[in-house]
Amino acid sequence: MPYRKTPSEVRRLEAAREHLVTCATAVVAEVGWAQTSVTAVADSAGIAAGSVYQHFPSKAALAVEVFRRAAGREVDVLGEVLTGEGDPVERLARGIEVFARRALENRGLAYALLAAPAEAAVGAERLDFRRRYRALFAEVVREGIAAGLLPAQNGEITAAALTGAVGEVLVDPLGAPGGQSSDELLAELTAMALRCAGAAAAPGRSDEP
Amino acid sequence: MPYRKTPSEVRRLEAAREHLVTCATAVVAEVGWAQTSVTAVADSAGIAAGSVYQHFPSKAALAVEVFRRAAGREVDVLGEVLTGEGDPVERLARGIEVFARRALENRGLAYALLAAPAEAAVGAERLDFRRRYRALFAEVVREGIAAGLLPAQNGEITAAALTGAVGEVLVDPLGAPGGQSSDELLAELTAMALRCAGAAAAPGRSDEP
DNA sequence: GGAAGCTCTGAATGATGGTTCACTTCTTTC
DNA sequence: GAAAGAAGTGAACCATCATTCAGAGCTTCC
Repeated sequence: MPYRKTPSEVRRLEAAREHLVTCATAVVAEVGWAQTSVTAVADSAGIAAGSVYQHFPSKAALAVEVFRRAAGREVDVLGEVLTGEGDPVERLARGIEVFARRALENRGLAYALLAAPAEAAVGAERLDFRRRYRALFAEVVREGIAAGLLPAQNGEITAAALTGAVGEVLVDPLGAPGGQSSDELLAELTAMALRCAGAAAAPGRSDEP
Repeated sequence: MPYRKTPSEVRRLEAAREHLVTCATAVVAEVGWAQTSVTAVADSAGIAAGSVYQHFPSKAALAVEVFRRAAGREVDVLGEVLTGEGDPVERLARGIEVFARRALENRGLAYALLAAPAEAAVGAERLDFRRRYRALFAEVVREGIAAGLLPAQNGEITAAALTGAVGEVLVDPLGAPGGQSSDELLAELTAMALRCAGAAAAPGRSDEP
C-alpha cells in the first residue's frame, strides 16, 4: 500500500478545515449570509471553490458549522457568567452586560447570529440557539424569584425580551442625540434589564424618581 | 385617436393592482418572503407571471409595496392607541397588548414584517418601520417619565426591548409547559412591559413578592 | 525513481427563478 | 365592423451561484 495518510498530513487537513471555518466566519461577519458565496469564502481562505467540498458536503453544512461554532461560544460565555458567583440579580446584570458587550464588540457576527437573513438550515440553528440563550436567562430569573429578589413572572418572556432588546440595539445603533458611548448604552441596557425582571433597583446606581 | 383609457378601465386596473398586492401579502404571510416567487404570486392572483410586470417594475418593488402597506397599518393602529385616551402607563399597556394581539392573530404576516428573512430592499424598509414602532413606544415612555409615573430611563432602549420581546414571542410559541393560552401570554407580556418601563405595578393585578 | 492514491484546481454543468417579448386578446373610438 | 392601441400571456431567455469532475500536482512508501 503505497500511500497512507500520515499523522502530520491529517493535522494539516484539520488545520485547513479550521482555517476555512475561520475565514468563512469572517466573511459572514463582514457581509452577512446572503452575500457569502462559496467563491468568496474560498478566495478568503486562499483555496479554490472546489476545495471547499473536500471539507464540507455543501455550502449549507459549512454555514451551519460556522453558526454553531460562533453561537456556541456565546452560549458558553453567557452560561459561565449566569451560573457563576453572586446572587441571581447580580448575575443577570452581569450576563446582560457581557452578552451585549460581546455583541457590540463584534457587531457583524452578532448580527449574523441573531438577526441577519439566512438560509433555512441556519435559520433552524438560530431558533435552537435563541432558545438556549433564553433558557439561560430564564433560569436566572426563576432563581431570582425563588430567592425572593424578583416578583412572580414568566421567566421565558422576560428572557425573550432581553434577547430581543440586545438584538434591537444591534440592528440599529440607536443613534440617540449626542451619540452616547457604548458604556452608556450598556448601563442603560442593564438598568432596563433589571427593571424588566422587576429587581428593586440597579446596583451601584440610584436614580429613582 | 382610436383608444383612450376610460375611467372605468382605469378603475379596473387599479383594482387589479390592489388584488395583486392583497394576494401577494397573503402568499408572503403564508410561506415567507424567501419562498414567494413571482409565479406563485401571479398564480394566486389568477394572472400570468408576465402580467405582474404591468403593475410593478420588479419583484422587489412589489415586495416593498406589500411590506409598506402591512407595516403601515400596524404603525397606524399602534399610534392610534399610544396617543389616545388615558395616562401614559395605561396607554403603554394597551399599546403592547394591541401590538401583540394583532401579531398573534396574524402570525405569518407579523413574522414577515418583524423577522422573516427577506431581500435587501425589504430589509431596508423593515429597519425604517422598526424605528417607527420604537419611536412610538419611546414617546409614551418619555411622557410617562415627564408625568412622574416612570423612573428616568432611555425610552429608546425600553422601546427596543418591547419590540424585540413581541418579536421573540412570535418566533417561537414559547411552548411553556401546560400550553398557556394567548390571553395568558398577553397578560404576562404587558406585565413584563410595565416592569420594563419601571411602572409601579400592573393595573388590575397585584402580585408583588 | 516510480507506482498508488491522495488533495487541489477551476472551468463546465445544472438548477433556480426573475425578467423579457412576440404574440394574442380585449377595449375604445369612429 | 374595423383600426388603433392597450393589457395579458407564457415560453424563452438570462444571470447567478452551488456543485461536479477530469486532470494537474503532492505525499507516501517500496
